[in-house]
Amino acid sequence: MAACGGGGGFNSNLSVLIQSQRGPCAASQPLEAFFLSGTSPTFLGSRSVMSFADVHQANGSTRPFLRSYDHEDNGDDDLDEYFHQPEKKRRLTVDQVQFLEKSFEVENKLEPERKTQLAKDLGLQPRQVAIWFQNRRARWKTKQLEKDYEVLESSYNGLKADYDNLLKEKERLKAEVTLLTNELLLKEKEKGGSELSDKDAFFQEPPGKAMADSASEGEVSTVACKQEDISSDKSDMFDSESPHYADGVHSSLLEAGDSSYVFQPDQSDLSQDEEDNLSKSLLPPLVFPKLEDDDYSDPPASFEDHAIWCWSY
DNA sequence: TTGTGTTTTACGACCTC
DNA sequence: GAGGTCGTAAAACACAA
Repeated sequence: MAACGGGGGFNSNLSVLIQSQRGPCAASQPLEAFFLSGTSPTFLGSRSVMSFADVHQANGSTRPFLRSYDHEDNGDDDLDEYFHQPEKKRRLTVDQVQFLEKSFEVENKLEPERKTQLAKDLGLQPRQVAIWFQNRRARWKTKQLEKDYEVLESSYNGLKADYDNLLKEKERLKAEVTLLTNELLLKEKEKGGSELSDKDAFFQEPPGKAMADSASEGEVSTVACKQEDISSDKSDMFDSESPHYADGVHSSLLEAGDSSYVFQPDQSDLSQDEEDNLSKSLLPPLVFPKLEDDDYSDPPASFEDHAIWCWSY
């Protein structure tokens, strides 16, 4: 084995590179062994390191270069057979690979001059160097994709947790709205329940439920909405002291992110004049975007499913 | 030893500059 | 046309049974 610190005939710039990263002795020793003729029993490199003719010219000491053809030295017959069989793939040596790795770390693309120099330094064909870099880039890309995947996955999990929390909050608010509207209805009933006309009977049902029901059927609810100045004589429900029922529902539903409603007058029991007067004083129809339950549909259960789901679009 | 899964080397097809 | 990626074949290798 060559002594530490020897030049050994491989590129001095590359020696410096290796030495700077691996330490002075460990760095140069194995690599220089490549290039010290007759002193590299561990060199098992590619077919391109030395031509078959070169090997043929050399004595038996060159045979360990060819790891994949290791066999007993049984004489000339075996030797002939050995040199006539088709070339097989041979792995690069550990040291060659390390050398290429260091070079790859510096720059993962390969300019022609660098390729030639590397091939010369390692005793490989330039094409082998090029192929090694191609494969190395492919491996690097795969690793990078795995890292990106992990980052996306953790990000997804965080968002999913936020989403679940928001969903719970939404349900809690919905329940609160229902509770409050029921209480409100009860109060209204106690106040003047007996005077409720048939057309107001609609409101006897908890509005949250009624609206949710109609919304769930994908319909647009139409609810009489009267301004307080005229509603007071039409219905006891909308006196100036009591909270605006429709607005109360409206705002609560909005806060709860519930379905949309179009507020239009229910004019079935009114005369034409009354209808005209009423229509002039009515609030314009309030149209809210309708949000189906599907709008809050659960995302795919897992990050993998989500990724596949996104991919499908 | 053998079967099997993984890694590495090498190549062809196709694309880009 | 050179050099890139992508997909793949096949050799080399690791390892459990």
